Amino acid sequence: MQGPIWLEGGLFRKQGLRFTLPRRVILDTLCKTKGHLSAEDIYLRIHDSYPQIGLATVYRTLELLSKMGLICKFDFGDGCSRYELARARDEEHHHHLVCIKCGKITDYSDFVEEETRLIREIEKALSRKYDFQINSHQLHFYGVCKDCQQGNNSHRAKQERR
Amino acid sequence: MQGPIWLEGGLFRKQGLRFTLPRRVILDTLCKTKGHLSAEDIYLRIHDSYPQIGLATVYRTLELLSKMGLICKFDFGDGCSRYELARARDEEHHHHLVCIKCGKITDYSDFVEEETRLIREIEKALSRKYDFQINSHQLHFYGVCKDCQQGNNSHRAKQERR
DNA sequence: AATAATAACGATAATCATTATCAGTAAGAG
DNA sequence: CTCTTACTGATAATGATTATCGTTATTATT
Ligand SMILES: [Mn+2]
Ligand SMILES: [Mn+2]
Ligand SMILES: [Zn+2]
Ligand SMILES: [Zn+2]
Repeated sequence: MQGPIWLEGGLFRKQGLRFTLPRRVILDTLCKTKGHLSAEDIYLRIHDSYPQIGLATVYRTLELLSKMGLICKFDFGDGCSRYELARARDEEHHHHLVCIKCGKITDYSDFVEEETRLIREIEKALSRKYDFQINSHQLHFYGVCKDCQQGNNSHRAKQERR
Repeated sequence: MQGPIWLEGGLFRKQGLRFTLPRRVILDTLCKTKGHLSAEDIYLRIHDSYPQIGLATVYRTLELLSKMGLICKFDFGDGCSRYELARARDEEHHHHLVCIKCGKITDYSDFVEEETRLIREIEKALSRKYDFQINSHQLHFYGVCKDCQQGNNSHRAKQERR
């Protein structure tokens, strides 16, 4: 657990950007959670220790970090974008199971070795055939989670607030 | 090119639903295009031949058709949901290339045989391990399309209106 | 150090896709 | 024909995201 790449802010300064407190705090927040947080989730979490932060800043910062490749943006179909820390290429890469009843998101890394091999091939071939320079991919499975298969968990939910 | 499953509306009546003109027309519209249309796209296309249709009806109908499994809903990150006709299981199944510069969506079906085999395996294993009953999946590759790699096509666009 | 240039912030208003409401209409059952 | 209920279209409301703007903080320049 050594300091992540951005810790000294070099990545920012390199582009004439500043590594400000809001940016640091938002990165830290995403660093500390395994969940998939919305802008408002993040805003609320930060609010305790940094009440003066503005929601607009959270949105702006998430957009920036996303474009810098430090975080990933997802849409799981619950009406807002959700974010997680980007892992280094192929280190801890994972995909998602999305419950269409309760909205729960499950990360999985199983089979990623095999997936990765296939996806690499596909990427290479698609790049060639469609002249498309591929940066990233997302694989989502949609279905019904364990709890929702039984009667439980009927609340279509503001889940994902761990 | 024989009539699709819903043509007689049996699928609807079976559930106490009615196969009304708006529903028919919206299905036809999606049937006629290979693109990925937004609610408003559909609304505008229909407007010529059926000016009295309401935008709310379009949204309502898309939601319904989506839940019935007749159409698929996607979010490619351009601020609105997009829809396409659902194909029968494994017939013409395809995945997507998304250009992060201009928003162009490219369907591809290459490698789907191999993908399908792997995805089947993964589905089976995930179902077992996470007790997740999988219904569908989406695989999106994000990158830069041919046109955007060169200087062209600088307009980050209301693309996809073919 | 003082000044100038500019990046970033927070508050707030504006935008815009999607949903909810509601009164009216049309289809089907008996 | 009459009742019941599904469905529609117009319109208002919602809610996530974005734009605006005046202020503050950081860096570069004199
Ligand atoms: Mn994840
Ligand atoms: Mn498609
Ligand atoms: Zn669930
Ligand atoms: Zn492009």
